[in-house]
Amino acid sequence: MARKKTPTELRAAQAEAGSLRRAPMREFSRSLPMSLLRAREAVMRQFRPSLRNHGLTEQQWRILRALTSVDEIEVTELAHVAFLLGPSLSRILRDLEARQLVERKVAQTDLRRAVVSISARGLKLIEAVAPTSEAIYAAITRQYGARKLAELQEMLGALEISLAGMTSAGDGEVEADE
Amino acid sequence: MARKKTPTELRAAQAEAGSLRRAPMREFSRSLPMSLLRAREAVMRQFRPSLRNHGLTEQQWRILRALTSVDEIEVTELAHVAFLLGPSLSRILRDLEARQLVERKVAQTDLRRAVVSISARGLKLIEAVAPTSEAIYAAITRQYGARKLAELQEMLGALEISLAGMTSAGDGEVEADE
DNA sequence: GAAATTCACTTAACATGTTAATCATCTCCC
DNA sequence: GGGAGATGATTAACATGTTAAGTGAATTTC
Repeated sequence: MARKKTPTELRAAQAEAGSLRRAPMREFSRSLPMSLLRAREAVMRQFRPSLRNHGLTEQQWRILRALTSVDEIEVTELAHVAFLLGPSLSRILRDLEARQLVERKVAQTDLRRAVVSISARGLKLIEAVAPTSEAIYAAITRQYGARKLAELQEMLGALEISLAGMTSAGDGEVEADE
Repeated sequence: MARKKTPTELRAAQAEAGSLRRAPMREFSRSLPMSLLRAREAVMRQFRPSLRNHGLTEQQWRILRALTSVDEIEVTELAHVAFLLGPSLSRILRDLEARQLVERKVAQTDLRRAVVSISARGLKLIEAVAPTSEAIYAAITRQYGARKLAELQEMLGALEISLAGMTSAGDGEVEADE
């Protein structure tokens, strides 16, 4: 399982490259975004094979999964719950509808809105996947520790809330004229 | 700044949908994958505008950023460090090379391998973006708490390690014959 | 009450994620 | 030393992320 080679020698050369004279920034691989990315990938790696065996992608599963907890739901609201952007959701719904896993109709009160619901066929698929999914989740919980997992989730939620207000006054502020 | 509308009414309708008779599974939005996804998005939302102002995507930034800490590096190793899959890296490197932000040459010891390094121009770009990036990171740290942030990172790392060994005996096991 | 604006959703266009296939080397083994 | 298999990298093909533009319907505004 060779652990590659240590990039230590290389650092030396760079130290005197000259052009870089600043503080060395955070060790890249330990940045928060990378930590979150790797952690999530480690988790999803567990689920993907099972989903794949049922012909579902992660996002398709998210949508069907979200649909099982409501009778019907508007597209925008579904995007919010499944945490997908509108365009992604549009495409996936088109596909899921073609596969008859979901049903869609226009809201009679507002012709702009579309209302989506899971079909009987979709429910059957969910029921086929759920046991394995739950088993994997249970295994993860067992492996990592239920208490620790709960704590982690709480900290993640706190992080979300913490950042919700930051307006990110990013750099050049390209708002320009007008 | 309208904060959308509360999805409370919708819950009621769902409560008596009837068609779902199983255990209600984990409340979807509180699953670990969703928590990680939302948290990461909350973080990246802070950085994206600044990167965008410099004409960089998140992944392009990851690559350049990884290249600043080494003199040169092989493509596979870079994929590992920047946490990108080979095909993604191939495409991005093609683009970065065209923009003269990175340089590439074949390893003389093994003609299959390519060695990549950041160019002077790439370094200049990094130096232009880094201050804002660091400021944002500092703001996040201040907002969330340095102690708490460190703890979160440690828990994320532990999760990775925890899951590293799980072979995910997924469902149907489509390995078939041979 | 008609034009202007907002709103829900979709399309478009481009970048990346993901898996499979391809291509050129390289290694090993006989 | 030559062929089978392994390896590093790219290409292909399809799905999603992301921003911008488009379309039709509702709301606002005067």
